Amino acid sequence: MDTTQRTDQQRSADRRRRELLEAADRVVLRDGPQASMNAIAAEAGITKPILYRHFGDKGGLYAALAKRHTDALLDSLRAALDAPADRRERVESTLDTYLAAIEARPQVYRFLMHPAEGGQGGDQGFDVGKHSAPLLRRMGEELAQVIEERLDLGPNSQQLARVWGHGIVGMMHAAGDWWLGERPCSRAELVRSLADLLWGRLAAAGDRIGGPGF
Amino acid sequence: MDTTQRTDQQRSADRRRRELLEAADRVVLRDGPQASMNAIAAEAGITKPILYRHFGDKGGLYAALAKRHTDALLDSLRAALDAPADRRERVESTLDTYLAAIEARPQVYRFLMHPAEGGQGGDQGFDVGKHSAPLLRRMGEELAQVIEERLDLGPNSQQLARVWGHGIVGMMHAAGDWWLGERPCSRAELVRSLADLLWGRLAAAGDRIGGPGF
DNA sequence: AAGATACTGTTACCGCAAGTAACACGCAGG
DNA sequence: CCTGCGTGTTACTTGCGGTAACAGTATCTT
Repeated sequence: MDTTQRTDQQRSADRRRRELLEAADRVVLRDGPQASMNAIAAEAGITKPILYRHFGDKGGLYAALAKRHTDALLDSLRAALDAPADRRERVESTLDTYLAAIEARPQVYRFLMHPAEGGQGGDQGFDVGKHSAPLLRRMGEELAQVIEERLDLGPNSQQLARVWGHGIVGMMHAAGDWWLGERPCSRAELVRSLADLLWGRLAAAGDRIGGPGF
Repeated sequence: MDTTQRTDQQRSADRRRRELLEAADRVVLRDGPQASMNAIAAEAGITKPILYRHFGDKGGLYAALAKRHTDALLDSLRAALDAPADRRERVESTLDTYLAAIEARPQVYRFLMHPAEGGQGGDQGFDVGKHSAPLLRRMGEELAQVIEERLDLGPNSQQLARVWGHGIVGMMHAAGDWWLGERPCSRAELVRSLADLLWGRLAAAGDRIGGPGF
């Protein structure tokens, strides 16, 4: 095997791949998640079989596309999570980073999380459902690791950390999704409310007059 | 308009509709979410156009199907939420009810939440992504209402309650989804861990030796 | 230099699922 | 008896994902 020669061709292939991914990105951002392979191929200036040669099938293309955005987001989150500050501040900063990301590029977010949502009746979209989980799972696992590394949770700390990691990520995700749709308050308020929830204000709140309390 | 005559025919139509929904249910449970309209029609012993006459399009059929299960689940959750017990107990009971439901009928759950996941490469499935949100949203709104009715949260209580409602539902959902896939612990342990999280144990936990704490 | 090799690209096709038009039976009421 | 109307059918169109089979072109081998 002639490695030096291979790298040459491989670099060309990689460049092509990146070009295709960028074209796909453009189409997905424009047409929503139901972008067809034909459309992507057209945008890239080539034809379908090439896409399939590079990505195997639609899922492959999607996976590659999702990985780019997912990795970028995870990097931001890691940075916020590792910043030198106290716990509450870190939590708020991480929440804010996530929410800022989905606020800045809602199209990307909707693509990653909610597959065939835009568009008319047609449902021939990307089945992101198959892949939205991986993003949440990865975030959950990362958070779990951070929690377990840094907090003293007594016995069974690993399991507890994982439950919490996935739970907190889910909380962030669901609240963010709802917020992005309705925009009922500012980002800062949302962050504060969620942090308050994690800080036990639910348990600490008093009962309302007249009932046995939630 | 002859109302008495109409009710007669309408009742027949409604019966048919219910039969079709049950057939669809069977197929979806058997074939997973990528069940085709042809397959459902065959199971119901009729042909495609009838399905379309009753439900408009695939999304309509799905919506009807989802509504059944969603309503049933929401009823159970309401019952748990309204039981006469103290707050912690109610929270745990509600969490447990939800988890028990998804544990008992994972097929239904996967259908409602994760569209084209089972099955081979083909992605011609129900695009539940378009409809999984409604379930979560409804749960979030219901919970928000209960929280706001019963807890004294000071000013802005409504907004806070909604954030918490959606956040808690998201936590429950994500943790449940992860748990259902990996089964890392018993249901009771999961319930307890989540309730602990809501009870502020994250904020209360001590730092692990060697680091500045999460 | 000449042929084998490998990569890139094309056209033309298959299979399959959603959704629809057009036609056919069964049963009320004038 | 004929006219509606609701229920059912067959047979079709459209559009997608995915795939053969073939054509140009540069590179490596002998």
